[in-house]
Amino acid sequence: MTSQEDWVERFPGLSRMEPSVKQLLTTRSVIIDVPEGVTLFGPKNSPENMLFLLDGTVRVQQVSETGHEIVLYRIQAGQSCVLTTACLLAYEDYAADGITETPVQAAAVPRDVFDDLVSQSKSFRDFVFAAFSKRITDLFRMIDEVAFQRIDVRLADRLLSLAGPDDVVKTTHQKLSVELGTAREVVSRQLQEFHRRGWIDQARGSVTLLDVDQLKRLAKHNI
Amino acid sequence: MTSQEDWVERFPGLSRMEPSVKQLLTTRSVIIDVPEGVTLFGPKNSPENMLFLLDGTVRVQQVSETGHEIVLYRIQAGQSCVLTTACLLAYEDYAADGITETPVQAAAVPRDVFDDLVSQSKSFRDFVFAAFSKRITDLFRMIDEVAFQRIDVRLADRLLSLAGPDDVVKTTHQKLSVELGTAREVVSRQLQEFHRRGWIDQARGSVTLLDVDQLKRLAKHNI
DNA sequence: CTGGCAACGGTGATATTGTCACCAAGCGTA
DNA sequence: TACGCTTGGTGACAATATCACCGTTGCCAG
Repeated sequence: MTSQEDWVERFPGLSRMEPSVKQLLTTRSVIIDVPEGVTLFGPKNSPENMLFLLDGTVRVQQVSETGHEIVLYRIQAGQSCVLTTACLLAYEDYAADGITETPVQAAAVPRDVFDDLVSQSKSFRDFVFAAFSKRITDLFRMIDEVAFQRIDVRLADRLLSLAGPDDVVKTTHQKLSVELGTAREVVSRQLQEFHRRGWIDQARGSVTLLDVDQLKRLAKHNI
Repeated sequence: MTSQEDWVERFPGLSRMEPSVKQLLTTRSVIIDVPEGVTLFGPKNSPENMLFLLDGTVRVQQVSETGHEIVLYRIQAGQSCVLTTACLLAYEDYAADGITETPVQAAAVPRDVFDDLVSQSKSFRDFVFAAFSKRITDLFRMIDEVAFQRIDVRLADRLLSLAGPDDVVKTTHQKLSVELGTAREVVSRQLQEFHRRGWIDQARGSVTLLDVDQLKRLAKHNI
């Protein structure tokens, strides 16, 4: 796995930073391994560190007062939980949960080191603001989709992005409904329709994409 | 109106900053006045400056590929367009328009000054990250509302927040539908229902709130 | 002043999506 | 085997979106 010494070099956004930045990140960070299904941060437990994801994915989702759930976005390897840190620094409570979706390896950088880096390095500042910007742009797109996109289009899109290289999605209808912020019955009926058209096969806990092209054609709006 | 010299003192988040920060903000900023209905920023024209709103409000809204529109949030006096600057610095295109809703007075701070301030002052960093955090938290709440909240609840909530001190909302059904990201017909029918219950009065281009308490009771989820 | 036009709001029919209640099949475990 | 939990299926109904169309209002150019 990644050694303590070189993770910064292999982190896309950081590898071209000044040596002083890299050194600070390397010497003051701790590599942590977290198993799948752990809540890294949420309204109840704020993390003390900023995380740079080296491996695995973290799913960020929200639970509404009404009990409804919706997936907001995912943090992939090579990205950082900037929001986490920002929402730490700020007065607001973090309204969403971050849950490891796979075993996760991450570099944990303490708050004060993060603050030093923002202060000292323009390129680190740019990195942080770019990450913020991307998140916010994604949230804008998400609002647009939730408000205006048809559910079949959104489901096709999500199936494509969740599918592994074998075109299989290992998930339940319930979990798919949380992906889209809709009801399980709606997902079930849409999947039946996709099946009727010969686009997918279904089994308990998995969906197999048979006609990726047709699914892409339906979902063409985004991707 | 606000003079060039003292706007920083009267800006809630900045008045307790170090003297050096205040001085930089004061000497390197320009006070601008913008009439109502001007697009301050959008996908086509990125602003060159970070704005601190001294007076008036800016409405930030999005136009979907499908032609649908939705209001994302408002920037009020005492707040800053941090997003604007962040999205300037970043590679991503800004996906939303910022339109002055009233005549607006703002202090424009150039990008390099903003960067200097972030670099030099911890309290300014905290201010910036707090602003980011608040926006993102608001966007989370908005996603929750769009996805899960009933339209009558959202309409009641919006009427209350748009109403002037005389409990009158000067707007059209069309504009209200953009506030919520729904259709004009839906707004018309909900307003009819509110009228039937004696909660509001209607006239062409205006809604008068008659029973604020009942509206609040319906909208109680948020506010 | 007035005819035309655009903005505003109302209405019914229909499609889509969400909600509720309930059921049956699969699967693990006592 | 019996039990219980998870998963998925179904019908009825409610809420919301869409579409097509209409009448009214206010503006303004002729």
